[in-house]
Amino acid sequence: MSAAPEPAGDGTPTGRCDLPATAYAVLGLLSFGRELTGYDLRKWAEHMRFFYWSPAQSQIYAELRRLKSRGLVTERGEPQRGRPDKRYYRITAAGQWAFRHWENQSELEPPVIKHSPMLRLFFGHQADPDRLHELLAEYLDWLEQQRAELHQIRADLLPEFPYPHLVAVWGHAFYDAELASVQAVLDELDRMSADPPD
Amino acid sequence: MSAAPEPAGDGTPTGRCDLPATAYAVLGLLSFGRELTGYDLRKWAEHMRFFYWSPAQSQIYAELRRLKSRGLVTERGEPQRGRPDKRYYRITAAGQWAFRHWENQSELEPPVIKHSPMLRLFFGHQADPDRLHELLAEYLDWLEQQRAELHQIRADLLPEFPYPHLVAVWGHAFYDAELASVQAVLDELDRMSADPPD
DNA sequence: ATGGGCATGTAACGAGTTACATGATTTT
DNA sequence: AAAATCATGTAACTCGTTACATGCCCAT
Repeated sequence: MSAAPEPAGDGTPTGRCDLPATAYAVLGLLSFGRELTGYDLRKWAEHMRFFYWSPAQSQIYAELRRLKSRGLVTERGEPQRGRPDKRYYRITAAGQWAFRHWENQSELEPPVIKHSPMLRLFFGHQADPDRLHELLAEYLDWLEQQRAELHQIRADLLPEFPYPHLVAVWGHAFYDAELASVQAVLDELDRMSADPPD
Repeated sequence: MSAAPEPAGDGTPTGRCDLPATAYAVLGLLSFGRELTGYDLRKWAEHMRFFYWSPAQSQIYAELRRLKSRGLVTERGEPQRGRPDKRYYRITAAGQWAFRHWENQSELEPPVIKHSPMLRLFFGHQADPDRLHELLAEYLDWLEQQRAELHQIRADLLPEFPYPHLVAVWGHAFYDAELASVQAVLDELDRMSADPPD
């Protein structure tokens, strides 16, 4: 059974449980208890792109509207100084419940990776060796830059947010390992083009 | 203007260069020179899910139809023994050109990761500690299983396909590193629940 | 004869992106 | 006064999935 957890028979929000991961990411960010705007959430999501892709701006606003329509968040339109545009969102009790349900009851979803550099290497037989080398060297630079950024974020996170900090440590290890792997591939590529004359 | 780069006025294939990565993955598989069916491609794609997500079956057939419409592959409908269904695809010269162009001329695209276990850990403050532990332990099992499968694939690949073999080695290192990281997180989680009484 | 693997296809939908549009506020 | 940043939104579109439907071939 898929065990549809539909408790309501009355007019309560009910909040169906099958939302995309993006919705839960937004809800989870709100589950720290703070009132946030779509703009704030976008910046947070930016910090999460190290381990989870950062959705488009329009997507975040769309998710907020959906969460609101399901009663999982409330919206407060702050008309400060004749400015009715800024919207603050806060998680509701139903939202907390829904999020904890996702966090604790849902099954393991393995990570999904779209590793373009690996894809390009996979088809290396069609590549110009110099270009392939250059591409991987660029990827090396990119990795180093990401690692530096993550290092900064990690330092900011420690006391207040232990779990995000743990993820940052994990991510850091991930970049270290990837850096070593790319270096090894680069070396092996050199060996291949030297030893058997292609 | 959206700058539609459509140079042709005659009947030439034209083959615009902006296809999704999935299309290039299919084209790349055909670039080894063999004539393959959609079914064959699906099985190959399955082997690539370690570093690039495996598209749905219907998507592969859709991409083949598109590649054909652009003249990048040819279709041969084999009506063997009164069976007109099986369709073989072969890459064309235009297809080879398009693929090499993508392989050599396109810019670096950094990997995109949707790491659900990390996302769950990120929001660990909402999790039941036992469940979180269990989830990561499950992930550990999954990783070990993947690594074993990849090990098998890697062994099959060596002499004939050096670049795919390189990718398999890289993937293997990836799983090793991830395994160590998860183990470290698990240990740290234990330390956290012991030291400060939550 | 039944079940499993081979082989393709369609329809409906959802997720997500790009590009565009708007306007206020703050900084230079 | 101009530029950057804050802040939201819409429309059109593509990508990709799920679920379904069909039918052949082969082994038990």
